[in-house]
Amino acid sequence: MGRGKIAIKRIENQTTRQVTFSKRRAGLLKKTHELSVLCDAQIGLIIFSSTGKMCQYCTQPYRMEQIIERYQKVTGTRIPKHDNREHLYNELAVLRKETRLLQLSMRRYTGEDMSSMPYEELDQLEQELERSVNKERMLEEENNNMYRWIQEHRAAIEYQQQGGLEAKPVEHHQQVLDEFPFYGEPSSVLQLATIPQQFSYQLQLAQPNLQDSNV
Amino acid sequence: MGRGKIAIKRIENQTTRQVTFSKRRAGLLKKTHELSVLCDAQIGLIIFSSTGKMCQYCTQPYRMEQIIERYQKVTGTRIPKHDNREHLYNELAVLRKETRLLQLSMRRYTGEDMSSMPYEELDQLEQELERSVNKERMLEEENNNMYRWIQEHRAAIEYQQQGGLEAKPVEHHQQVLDEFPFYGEPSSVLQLATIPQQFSYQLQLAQPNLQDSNV
DNA sequence: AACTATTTATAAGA
DNA sequence: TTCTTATAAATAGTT
Repeated sequence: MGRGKIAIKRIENQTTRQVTFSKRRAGLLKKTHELSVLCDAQIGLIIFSSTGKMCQYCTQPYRMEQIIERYQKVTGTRIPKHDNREHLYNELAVLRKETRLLQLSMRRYTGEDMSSMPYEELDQLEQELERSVNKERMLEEENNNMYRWIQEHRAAIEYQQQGGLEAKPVEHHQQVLDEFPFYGEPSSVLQLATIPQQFSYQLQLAQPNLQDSNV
Repeated sequence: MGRGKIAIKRIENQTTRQVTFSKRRAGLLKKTHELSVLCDAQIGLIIFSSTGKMCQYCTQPYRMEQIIERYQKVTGTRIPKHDNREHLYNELAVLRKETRLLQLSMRRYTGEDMSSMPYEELDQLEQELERSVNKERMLEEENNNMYRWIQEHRAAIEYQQQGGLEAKPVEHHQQVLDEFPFYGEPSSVLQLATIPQQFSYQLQLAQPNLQDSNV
């Protein structure tokens, strides 16, 4: 629309590109707002120009964070950074393919077989990363278990504070301990991690001690 | 634009609203894509219709998560959930105080010293947790370093694909490698972790091999 | 920043 | 939904 028709591909002339960006960005924001209002839609729009400047639109009275959160709920994608390793893992897959292609094309030029190193390196990197991902997951699980345990432990304590101090504190503790998933398990995920043996060891020894002190 | 002009306010007739939504959504996605391509902008668009259906646009080859991450970096809004362990750590501090108080009040009732167990147990738990927090941080840092490394590595590969295959690929790789923080460092954070030695070892060995394959 | 010739988007109707 | 078309809107190239 305009004096002439243009193809949809990157505008090479920088001045033209920036002018067009300004005009079309304004148009896009307007259209976004109109769709949002006319059709009662919840919209979030984030634009980074090629020079790095950001602008955004967000349906009122929501905030961008709310829309992002909703997006993440729908798509099942967690908060991004949090799952950095998965992200990295995908990046690796892409890189791997690219490397493979590069190797093939280089072979055409040089006649040599370039496939030995980078590919295997990535292969191993990928494997290690996969283990890392798994360990991370397990650590998180362990974490959640601890969290639950603490919540329950805390509940028991608060119960005591409110109610019978002399009543039956032992049973309460025992109850908590019985529900603690690591009680009696000899090997913990955390044995895999840095802090060798200690952590899971602590968790195991913690139980008898707890009981003793309450008997 | 159309047979008549309409005011920008919610369309009351539901059928009309849905038809308009479909049409304008298509238009908006097209405009978004055009802006993205023409002006080399990185754009993320998320639309929830009033009926709850979602659609999105995201500049290729990025993924929405990347754009969200960039958005969060720029605006400084990061959803906190991210570090569960810090939270847990605070929980422990609170629990610790409560336990301390409980012990003191129990002593008043029973005359016994209850301070031995739960307090020490928590103390140790807390220590282990602290180490875990630190390890997590280090893992994340390592992760970020790897991420950077991959990004740069990738850039070097893409450069080769576009430009001189026979030109000077070695220098480019070398440049990337020199910037990789772990080059030449004998001990890596990951040596602490599960996957012993291997990972950081890979990263070190990767450099000479990579060069060889390009000579 | 304006201007305007054209292209595009779309409201209403089929 | 999909198509058609008259009309409103957006915008490319120009000043």
